[in-house]
Amino acid sequence: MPTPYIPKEIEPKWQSRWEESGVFHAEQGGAKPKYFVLIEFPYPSGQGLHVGHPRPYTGLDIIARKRRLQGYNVLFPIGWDAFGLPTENYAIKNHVHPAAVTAQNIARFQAQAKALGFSFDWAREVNTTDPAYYKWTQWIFLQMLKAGLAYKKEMPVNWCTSCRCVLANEEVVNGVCERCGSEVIQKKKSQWMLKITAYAQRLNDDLDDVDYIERVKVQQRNWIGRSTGAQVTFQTTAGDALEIYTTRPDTLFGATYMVMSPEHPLLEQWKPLLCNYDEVLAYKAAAARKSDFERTELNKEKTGVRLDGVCAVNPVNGAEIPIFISDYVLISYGTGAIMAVPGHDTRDWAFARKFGLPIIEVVAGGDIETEAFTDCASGTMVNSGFLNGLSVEAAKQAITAFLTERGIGYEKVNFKLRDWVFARQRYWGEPVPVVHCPHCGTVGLPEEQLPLLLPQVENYEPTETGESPLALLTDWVNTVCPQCGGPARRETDTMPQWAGSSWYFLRYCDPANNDALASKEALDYWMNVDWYNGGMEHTTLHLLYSRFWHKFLYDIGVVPTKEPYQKRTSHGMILGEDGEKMSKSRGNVVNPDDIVHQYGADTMRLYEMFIGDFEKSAPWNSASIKGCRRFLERIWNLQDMATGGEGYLHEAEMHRTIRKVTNDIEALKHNTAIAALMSLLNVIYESGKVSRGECKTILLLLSPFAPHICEELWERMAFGGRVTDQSWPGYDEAKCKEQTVEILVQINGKGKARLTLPADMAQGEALALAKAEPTVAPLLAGKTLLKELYVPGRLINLVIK
RNA sequence: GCCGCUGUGGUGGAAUUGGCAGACACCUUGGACUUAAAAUCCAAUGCUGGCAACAGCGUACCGGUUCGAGCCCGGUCAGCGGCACCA
Repeated sequence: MPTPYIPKEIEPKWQSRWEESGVFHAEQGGAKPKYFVLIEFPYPSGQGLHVGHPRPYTGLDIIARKRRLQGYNVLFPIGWDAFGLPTENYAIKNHVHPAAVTAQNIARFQAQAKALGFSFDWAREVNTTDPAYYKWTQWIFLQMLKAGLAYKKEMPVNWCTSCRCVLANEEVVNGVCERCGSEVIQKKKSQWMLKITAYAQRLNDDLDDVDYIERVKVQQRNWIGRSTGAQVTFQTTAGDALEIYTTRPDTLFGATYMVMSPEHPLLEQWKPLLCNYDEVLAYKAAAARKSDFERTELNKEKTGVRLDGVCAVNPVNGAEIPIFISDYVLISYGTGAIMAVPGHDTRDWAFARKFGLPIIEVVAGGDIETEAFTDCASGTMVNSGFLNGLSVEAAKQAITAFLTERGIGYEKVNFKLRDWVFARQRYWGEPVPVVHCPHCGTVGLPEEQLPLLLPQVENYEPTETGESPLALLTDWVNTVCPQCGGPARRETDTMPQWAGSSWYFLRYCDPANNDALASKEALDYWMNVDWYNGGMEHTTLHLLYSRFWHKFLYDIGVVPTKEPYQKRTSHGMILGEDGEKMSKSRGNVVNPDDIVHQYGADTMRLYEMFIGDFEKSAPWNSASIKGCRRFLERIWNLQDMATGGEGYLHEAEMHRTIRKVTNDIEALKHNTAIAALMSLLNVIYESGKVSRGECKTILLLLSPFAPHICEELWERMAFGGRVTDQSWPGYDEAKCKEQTVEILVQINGKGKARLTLPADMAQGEALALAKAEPTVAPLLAGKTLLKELYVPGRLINLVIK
């Protein structure tokens, strides 16, 4: 009587055995090579895990489990990125402390994660909202303050009208708040900023040294937006010089007018000279009223005002050209002013057409009457004095040298990346450890006063004025200046959610350290992260921010490596059954608890890996899960089929499967690794025979995917010890090959016969056999043999005429 | 507009990187077992024609290279993602 497979009974049993024995605790040191596997620690939301979470966790759990069996000292940690708005909003609505909500949510996430049998080292759990943790987040901030990388600045910021909070540029998507979808407006506010731009060059260049999937690199480079051009000085009739930045200095002879951003500071200086200053002011005011979204909307009619009273002088030909202000030029990029070359820039072309300005062709090859000719690769310089006849590339060099020589320009690299707005007017975040003193200015707290604890408040709601709720706590706000001892006020803004996640992987190395964010020894031993997997949505946020922090920590000697992550991969989303993104409102959400309850954690894990390419999105299908459960049932029944002996009954099949599973796991091709195991099982079922030795190997190969059932069978079949203490099976390349192979015989590419030949048969012999085949020989009669091809192990192709 | 990715049966997806397209699953259909259902097992399952062996067609579309193309090259179309008045 076969024993039924009941996951509900065996899964909790093994989960507690693993936990009690501490098999997954990573110990620093030893002879084994270390391997640091990292998943993005989750935000413990009130909804609990959805089926999207376990996909990357399982994917990397498989890597971690396999590497352990391969003799690596694996660190595979988990933690909680627990500061943030949803928790705070929930707390406001239900009148509970965010810390209490967080604790509840974490407990739920823990239980769910444990039920899926991930091999996390639970002893190294971190929590960004724990004062022992955020003490070090604040400490890093203080180091940045000392280094001049944290600064406060009055500037227009993105303001979410619904969250009543500023947002980083990276958090504004299509002019609306990434989180809540409300309108984002520009608001002038004094804000903490982090000078990520100081690292732009290195954040761009060092991507060459890491093993990230290409689309991540491309997206980061895109966001950093490096461009090489020239900064050029134009003299004006006002006497002041007007600086511009251009990536096309080669087209300087074609500059027929200038455009300044409406916010350009020279405008005010030129007030006495401008006959139409009222008009200029009105345009400025209109531009200021526009939201970011309106202003960057494309294809809209170009607008602008000509400055009446000041002209610029083209430095290469002395021509006097008009100056305009227009909101298509941004104050935040380059110098806030451009030279307009309508012949070779689409925006300038549109503007020139509207205002009837001259369009001069300086690069031949297009038709500037119908559109701007912007191609840099082809085209020859014309109407450009000493540049005539040169290619665009050569002209760029020649003109840059010319400008440099005369001191009116130089080569310049610019970035689209902006500094990081690093303050939020909300409660549930790390307090910025700074006081404002009337005498000493902005003063960082002494390190021994860290952590600066988040005080208890009555009300977490942001204030009407847009201040953080902390501003209402007079007792807390009023303090003494650590420098002069006089009265001072605390900073009331908190840090954005990205702060705690910018360095959490470092804390995993030494999570309980109270004297440093982690000990030097621990960092030297564990860093870098060998393999980091996470969502594409974090490419320009978390991934860029944490690289920046890490580089800073490297510069001040805290961490031993320039880059935090050696390898970065990304997983695709799990979509709803309807092919749409899972969401509550669509009602297509699948709860992993239900799946574990109905099929078991092993089936859930297996299905999520089998669903398709790990890197691509795939729709959930509740019918397909059954196939994975059936497979495990068949694995389960091996215990009743196995016969004595270690010898392989299916030798080549076994070795090939070991090879495929071993390689596929490393390539994150978990779906085909599972398929290979299914095929192997089909072969075994066809013959009805399997040896105990084969069962052992199969259990080891399957254990990273479905660990519980493998442990259980290992025990039931009395193989001794535990799967988790074994070694990963090896394979013999020579034994992967079949002795004989079936070869296709083609004539002119069409299959005509199949031959079973020894795998290593020589060409001449094989061809002779092929030509002698009864279905082939008659076709050759009377024809000319033009070509004979033999691909050993695959096919023979005879080309005849 | 720019950059990147993808397009394969009824469905999810494979294809050793130029060598038998559709592995592995799901669904469906038929059969076995059962009083019956579920589960399980067996068989069929790209499309078209034929009782059949078999033939023809087939990897978004058009063309090219090659003995041979899902894969390489040129062009077109569709979908997804990122960036976007960044000079």
